[in-house]
Amino acid sequence: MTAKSIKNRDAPRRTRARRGEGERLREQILEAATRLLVETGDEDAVSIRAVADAVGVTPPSIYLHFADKNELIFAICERYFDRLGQATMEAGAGSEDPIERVVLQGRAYIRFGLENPEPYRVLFMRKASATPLPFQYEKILESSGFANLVQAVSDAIEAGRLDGDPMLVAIYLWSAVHGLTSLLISKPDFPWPDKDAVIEQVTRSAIRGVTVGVNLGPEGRPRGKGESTRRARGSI
Amino acid sequence: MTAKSIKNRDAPRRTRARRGEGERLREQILEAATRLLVETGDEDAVSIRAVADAVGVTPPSIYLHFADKNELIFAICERYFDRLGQATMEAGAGSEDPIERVVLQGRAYIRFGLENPEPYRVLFMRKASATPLPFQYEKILESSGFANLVQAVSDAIEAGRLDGDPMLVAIYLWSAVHGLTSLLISKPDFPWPDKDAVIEQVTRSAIRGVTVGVNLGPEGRPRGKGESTRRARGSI
DNA sequence: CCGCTAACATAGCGCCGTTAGGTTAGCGAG
DNA sequence: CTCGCTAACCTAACGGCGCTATGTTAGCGG
Repeated sequence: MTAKSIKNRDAPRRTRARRGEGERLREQILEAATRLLVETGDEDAVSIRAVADAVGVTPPSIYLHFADKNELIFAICERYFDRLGQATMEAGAGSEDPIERVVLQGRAYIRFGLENPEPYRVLFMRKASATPLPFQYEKILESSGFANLVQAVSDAIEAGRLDGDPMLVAIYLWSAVHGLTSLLISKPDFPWPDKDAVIEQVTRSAIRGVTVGVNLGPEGRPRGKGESTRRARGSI
Repeated sequence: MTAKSIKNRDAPRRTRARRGEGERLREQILEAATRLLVETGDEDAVSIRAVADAVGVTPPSIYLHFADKNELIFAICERYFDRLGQATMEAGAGSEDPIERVVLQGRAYIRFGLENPEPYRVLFMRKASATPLPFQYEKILESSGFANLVQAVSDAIEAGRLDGDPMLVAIYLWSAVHGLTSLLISKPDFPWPDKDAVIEQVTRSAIRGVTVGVNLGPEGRPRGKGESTRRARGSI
């Protein structure tokens, strides 16, 4: 009780919440942790101790609202996850053409990832053991983003514009845009060509890969409209 | 010197290296660390202390051969990086057709990633600040894998089979295969369709996206052989 | 006014990466 | 054959981490 009490820390002497207002701390924690994550751009900077300091509280108090650190991290990133879905959805609404819809969604997806690299990395580039199950499964399937992609793909297939199984095609397109996004995030010092050019290349070429009306060259196994890509071919 | 000396640890009482044989420890460290990484499948299990214990040495001795932990981790993964390049190169040699070459390379790439998920994750899915510059730049550009991909793409373009700028097309194809690889690694609990089917979909459709001889449907801006994809189109 | 409990804090455990500074052992010089 | 030099290690510890068991305080209901 004597000395050492001079906590010249960051936070402005937070006043204890009133009875029944315990949830206020949760919001303050999320706010401070989000700031830490985006300002440092480094997940590791979001330590329980740093967040507690920023909020003006002691580390154990964090655990009154989050089971562990990972839950806090994903509570932050869940908001970005939702915004990603929203952004792609809104972008897709920019056209009536089902194919152009997909392209618009893809471009918006990549751009969002590049604008929020660390949340994107947490959400989509982490090791599985550090990713809560919902963020591997339901959250994705039920997200407006993925659902909208599958919908747009299905529409395009039904309209005779795309070819293949909706789920397989959606995953393929997702792979392409996620691949570019994640590479741009983890290898910023790679000698990338003009970023917009790369984004255009990936989104346009990817959709072109499943667009109908393609006749391959003489040596390349020609594929008619009869033989679809619904079922995978053997092994080769 | 009295008690506490009973180190019932893992290693079998390593004998000190002779003069001039200090490099022996480096190999033993790499060996033990590699085992730890692949057996646990978790980079975090490769702690300096765990490696030291496994080798039968004290933690500071690690720093005689590696500047920091990251250098150790990437020394491990560099071998996998080389093997990835080798694997894709050998796979590509399985065909004379430049397009089929690319497909074979892509399939080998994905398979290698799935067989070595944690090394792949370290090499290609880490945050940039934790990835040494060579692994963002030179190592990739000069790797047999990437070089071979660019070569195969260039050959195919020159043969009139593919369309576009070699570097942009190579990056596009890399994005597709890396995208699927990384998603399969970080979201193993996602309800993926049959894995081989997804791999076929991605590799086949991706290459199809840049294959010549494509005529889009009526509404989709038709593109002749004159208008190439060399330069990126405006904004949309 | 008082006690109950929500809303915190104190203190500390075991882990981590890393470092400063000792110790030991083998080889070459004399 | 010894002796010193230095390569090849070790001891001890620092500061930071996630997390927990346990203590304290403050405000509202009775």
